[in-house]
Amino acid sequence: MFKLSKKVEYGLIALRHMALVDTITTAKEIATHYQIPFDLLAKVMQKLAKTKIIISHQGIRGGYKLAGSANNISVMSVIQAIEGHIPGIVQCIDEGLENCSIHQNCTIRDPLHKVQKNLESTFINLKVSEIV
Amino acid sequence: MFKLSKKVEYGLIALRHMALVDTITTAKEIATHYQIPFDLLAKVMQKLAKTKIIISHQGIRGGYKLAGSANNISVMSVIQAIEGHIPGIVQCIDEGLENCSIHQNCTIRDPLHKVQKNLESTFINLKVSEIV
DNA sequence: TATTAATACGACTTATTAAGTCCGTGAGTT
DNA sequence: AACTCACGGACTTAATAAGTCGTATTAATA
Repeated sequence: MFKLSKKVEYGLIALRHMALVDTITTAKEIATHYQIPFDLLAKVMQKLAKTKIIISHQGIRGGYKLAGSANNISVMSVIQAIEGHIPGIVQCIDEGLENCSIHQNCTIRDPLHKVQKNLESTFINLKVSEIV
Repeated sequence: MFKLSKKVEYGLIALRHMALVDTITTAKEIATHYQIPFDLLAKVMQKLAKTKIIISHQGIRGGYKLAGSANNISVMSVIQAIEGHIPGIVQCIDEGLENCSIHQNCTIRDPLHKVQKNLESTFINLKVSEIV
């Protein structure tokens, strides 16, 4: 409950690592260095590549490197890249009101929406470069 | 990922309901009114009663009522009462460093700790009475 | 004092989501 | 051509959340 997924965790670790080494790096390197399951990390990095947060190079001397500076990468963009959408703290914020039986007399959605916004701006303002 | 549990959701709904009606209320009443599974809600309310957020009365005209004013009940205290502990946004914050293989060269824990603190103060400052 | 309607609480089952694995494909370098 | 990397879908396993069930306890009241 209320945890970031391992995928996001791994993604942040990988990005931070790439920011530090500043050369092309392979998923395997990062996986062994931090003892992260390779297959899982590989997919996470593929998603980061798809959204242009990192740039991939195939082939024998291939790997990944950051597309830009680490202080332009927000944690929010990483979450979005990996999870596909911004998670909502309660179901109705996350998925909409469709399968909510009480939206008529729901008393908690509005205030939790504020919490949600607060949370989001925290993640937007937090850059990968700050992850020291 | 990153959602409050249904139990917490139900707890907040129940508390808000009790704040509104201001008389002794049963779990059954709330369950039927909001279409919440009775057994689950009952246990949630028992936990709220154990931590003295609400007061329980057994017996035939029994039920629950708020122990105090709704603006003295923080969402954080509700989470804590129901979940038993304050959830951490990543495993090492939630459970400690025991089963973390990279704590030596972890690059993400400290900044996420700030996010965690921010989050917690949001939940501490948000009172059940504000849940309008 | 028997009945009834409520809470209390542990054990259990089911459903959902997260985490991890496997396997074949495609790409670029040497 | 061979090697080593990324790519990506399908699948399995593990973990957690959600929900259910059974039984005990408590107190009002007829």
